Amino acid sequence: MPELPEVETVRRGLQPVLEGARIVRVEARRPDLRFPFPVKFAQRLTGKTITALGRRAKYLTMHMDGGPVLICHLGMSGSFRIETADDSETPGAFHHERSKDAKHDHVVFHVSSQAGARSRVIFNDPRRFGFMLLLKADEHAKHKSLTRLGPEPLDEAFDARALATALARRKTSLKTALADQRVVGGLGNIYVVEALHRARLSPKRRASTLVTSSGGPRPAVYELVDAIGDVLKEAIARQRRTGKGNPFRVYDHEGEPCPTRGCRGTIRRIIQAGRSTYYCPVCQR
DNA sequence: ACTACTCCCTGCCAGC
DNA sequence: TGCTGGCAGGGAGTAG
Repeated sequence: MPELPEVETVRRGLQPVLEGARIVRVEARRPDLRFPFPVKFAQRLTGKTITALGRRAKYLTMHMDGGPVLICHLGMSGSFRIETADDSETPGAFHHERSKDAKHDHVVFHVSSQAGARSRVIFNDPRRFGFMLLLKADEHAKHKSLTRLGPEPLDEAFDARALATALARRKTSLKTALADQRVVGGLGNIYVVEALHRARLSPKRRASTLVTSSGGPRPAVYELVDAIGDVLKEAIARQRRTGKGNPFRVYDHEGEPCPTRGCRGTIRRIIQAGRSTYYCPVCQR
């Protein structure tokens, strides 16, 4: 369930191998993931040099010389792994991680660094909720998958005023609103749940109740902005330190004591918009 | 415009 | 032990 922190971790992991590298060959091993691969997908990428690896919300963006941009979404179960030629053992051979689900290796990027080192960057996705788009430079900024996204939660532009504007007049729950990528880009079920707990806000609360009648942020919006930033930054830092996922405070902790200091509540699980929400009915208001 | 619901797909796990 | 059914969730599509 890659959300913003996981996608950012993937980006940082791929960056040293991909930035500045040339794509020697691309294998798409099936006709589609969630959607059919773009027409002439492999052909259009072959020979290109990757100038930058970016991220927007939960999307990875791979920028090529000459303008094309490969947009990649990891869906629910997508991941990349890197296999590097290790000449100290068998010349030209590749080190293989033990991967019993090689049947879900759907795309292989064969790349060559500026120094000539060869690597394979392999996209694996058992559930195939992931997808790739290959856009021309002029299409990239206009494509609906990116233009509909709300602000980056770690950007300065994401402040109480911006969030209040996005939440104003929304009749849906706070939980559902925050998971909507048009409100803020990159939060998913887990980090919404964690941020709401940290901000002590009820996931069931109507989103518009955080906004004054004139459209300005109530104090809770400031706390929510801080909580979202803290949760995401801590997750990214922890993944960098430990290489692992995060121990969540409330997600998947139904029936356990609320971790808020001094709170004697118990974490409950409810379903909102078809997805599990975990929260403390005592301290989240 | 807004909201709510379904579907896609596979791996995993509880229950029988 | 093996089978079944339910659940997990991001985003697109659709109905109201």
